[in-house]
Amino acid sequence: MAQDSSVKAGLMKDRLALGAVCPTRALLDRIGDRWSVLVLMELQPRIRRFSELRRAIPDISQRMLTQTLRQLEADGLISRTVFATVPPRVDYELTELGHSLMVPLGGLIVWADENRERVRAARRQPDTTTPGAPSAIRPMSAAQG
Amino acid sequence: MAQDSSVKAGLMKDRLALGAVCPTRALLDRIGDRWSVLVLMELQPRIRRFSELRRAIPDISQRMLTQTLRQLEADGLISRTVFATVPPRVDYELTELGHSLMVPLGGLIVWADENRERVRAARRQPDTTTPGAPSAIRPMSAAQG
DNA sequence: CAGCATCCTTGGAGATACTG
DNA sequence: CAGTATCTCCAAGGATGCTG
Repeated sequence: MAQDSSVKAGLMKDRLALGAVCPTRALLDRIGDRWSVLVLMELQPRIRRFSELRRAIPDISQRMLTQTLRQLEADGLISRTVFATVPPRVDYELTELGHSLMVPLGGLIVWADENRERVRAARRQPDTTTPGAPSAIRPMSAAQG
Repeated sequence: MAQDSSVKAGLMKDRLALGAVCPTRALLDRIGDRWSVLVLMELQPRIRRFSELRRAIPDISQRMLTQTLRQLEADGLISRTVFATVPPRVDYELTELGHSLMVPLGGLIVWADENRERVRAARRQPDTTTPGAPSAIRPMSAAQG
């Protein structure tokens, strides 16, 4: 990406909203964070309320769940419905946009599942191209500075 | 340091290798980190050497590039070829597994690009379901506690 | 029940210096 | 050129207590 040159470029954490300058980077920021995808997956089959999500994803803290939901809502991926009843109740559900995201996301999830064993296998192999291994060594004609 | 006597299971940071217990979580951890996908995208069209990658991704620090490459290599997504020439040279390229990942990943990137505007639009709307907004309010018959 | 405000810890990541 | 080692810093995120 090419945003630089102004403020202490590298220092600024560029957490971008989806749809910012680099949509890919922004999207990966979102789905890459610890919880967004898990929440989306919980909401894919059906609508859920806050406490249901907490129980469905026990590891998430209340703070993170709220934060994740707010972010997903701001990005238009989920909708939030408040019922002003005596015990408050809030429902969350995927928007049309959210559902559309689940399609390519599902592809990725399928890949992860299908190739799990291949990756495991890769990790077991010590290495094929050790630095110093003579297999790939070829002389260069000159340094190209 | 780390004199904890107990394990504190839930607190342990579960940065997993691809192919661990939850393949989806692990994959998202990988593609979610700041640089992996950018590196993969650089390597998709063609083989690249270390310094080429640095120039292609100016924002990345040398440390992070090395770390990212090592991780991707460990996961079997890229291969590393060392030439023991006088000015050292190392080539990186996608493995078959890496290329296969680019397929679903590409789907996600396409989605991000296609829906950029829709997400921007979502962010501009103040809110549709403000807490307190009477639109969605419905009485509940009873608390279901 | 759903959510906010605050404090505190952890480790991810940049900057810098050195090596083969 | 292609790394490794070390220091430091910041913000992501957990824990806790309070509110409507």
